[in-house]
Amino acid sequence: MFNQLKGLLKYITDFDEQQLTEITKHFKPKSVKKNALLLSQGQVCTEFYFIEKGCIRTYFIDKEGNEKTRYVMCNPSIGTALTSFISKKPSFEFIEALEDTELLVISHADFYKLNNQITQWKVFYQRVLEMAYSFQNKKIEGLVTLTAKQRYDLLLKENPALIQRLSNKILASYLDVRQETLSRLKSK
Amino acid sequence: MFNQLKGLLKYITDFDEQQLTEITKHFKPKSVKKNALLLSQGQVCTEFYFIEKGCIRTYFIDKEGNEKTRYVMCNPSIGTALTSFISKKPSFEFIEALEDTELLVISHADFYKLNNQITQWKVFYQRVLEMAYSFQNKKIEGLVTLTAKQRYDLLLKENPALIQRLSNKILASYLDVRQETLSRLKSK
DNA sequence: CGAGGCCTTGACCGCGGTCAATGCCCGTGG
DNA sequence: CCACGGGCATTGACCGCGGTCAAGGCCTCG
Repeated sequence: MFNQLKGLLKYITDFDEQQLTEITKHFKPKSVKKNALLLSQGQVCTEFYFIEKGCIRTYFIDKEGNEKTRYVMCNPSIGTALTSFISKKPSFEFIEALEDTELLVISHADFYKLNNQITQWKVFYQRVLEMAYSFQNKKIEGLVTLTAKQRYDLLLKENPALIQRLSNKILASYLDVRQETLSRLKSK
Repeated sequence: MFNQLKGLLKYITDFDEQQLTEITKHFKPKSVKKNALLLSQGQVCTEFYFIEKGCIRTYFIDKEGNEKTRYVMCNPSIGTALTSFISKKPSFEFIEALEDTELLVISHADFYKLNNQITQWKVFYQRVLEMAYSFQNKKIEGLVTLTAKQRYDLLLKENPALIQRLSNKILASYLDVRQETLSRLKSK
């Protein structure tokens, strides 16, 4: 059951087998149906996810009522609504399943328990934060230097599978364009 | 000499006095004149800075030759070109002094030596990453939900001192607008 | 079947970028 | 000390990307 998770953890930080067993003990399975919310705006995010199968996203809704997708996680992957998870404050973001999804969940409490118990877990968490930071950084670079078309083309080059997998509505909000604009971009 | 730095470290993570002494041993003073570069594009960033006095920024230059300022650090503050510092890869960003500036510098090697020696330093580094992540996240939110005028007004509300301290050229690139546009925004 | 959501296409518009001219400030050297 | 030059700031005219609004078609699911 935990083989996929163990593989990913090992890939990120070199845990030994004993540590992996200790760590994965804290992960519980969870299933969600397509369109279900794992977290609503205003709730504190107390879970960190590993996606075994399926696909989830984090997004928020701006003042005009438009959805803005920050991040999409497809299997196998890890993540959560990081800002709320870190700060323990109510989340600005929603977490939503984009498909029927199988998760492994570790609670905030257990996550930080591991942070005290296992030195390597601290290093793991550092890596997670570093990756999250780098991703956000790249996103900003794209937003400030590229046109809508260029952002689409870049994603098409770097992650074509994602374009296939997501609906235009979600994809548009991920690229930060209107659905209508994305439709026009695709038809070129 | 290290009092300011110790105060900031303590504010971020609760080190005891002995740890602070051990930590600050690794920081060396450095002075740079206005407009001097601490890091060029293509170099690997091997220093992490505490700003005692003055002001520095990180920025990059896009394909059209426009400067894009990612982050501005005014005394007292800490930071570096984080992406390169983390990955040890050549930096996409420059680091530049915006004023005559007094720094305390810790090398990449010493930074990670502390990461192994002092457990609390790992926590400190986590905090630094968390703050950097949150900052980038807020920046993205601003870019995708606010107009140029709204971003300016927000900064005016949250950090008016920065607007006073920076030239319009730097401020414009920080807000991601042209200098001409910022000039028009200010005159309203 | 029908209803509601998603996708596409068209017409229009406004924010902010681009280009250009002018003025201002300040550091440098004669 | 003043003259000059270069960078920064301001203002105007223009334009294009991408948002907005609206209509019509399609697919899915009850």
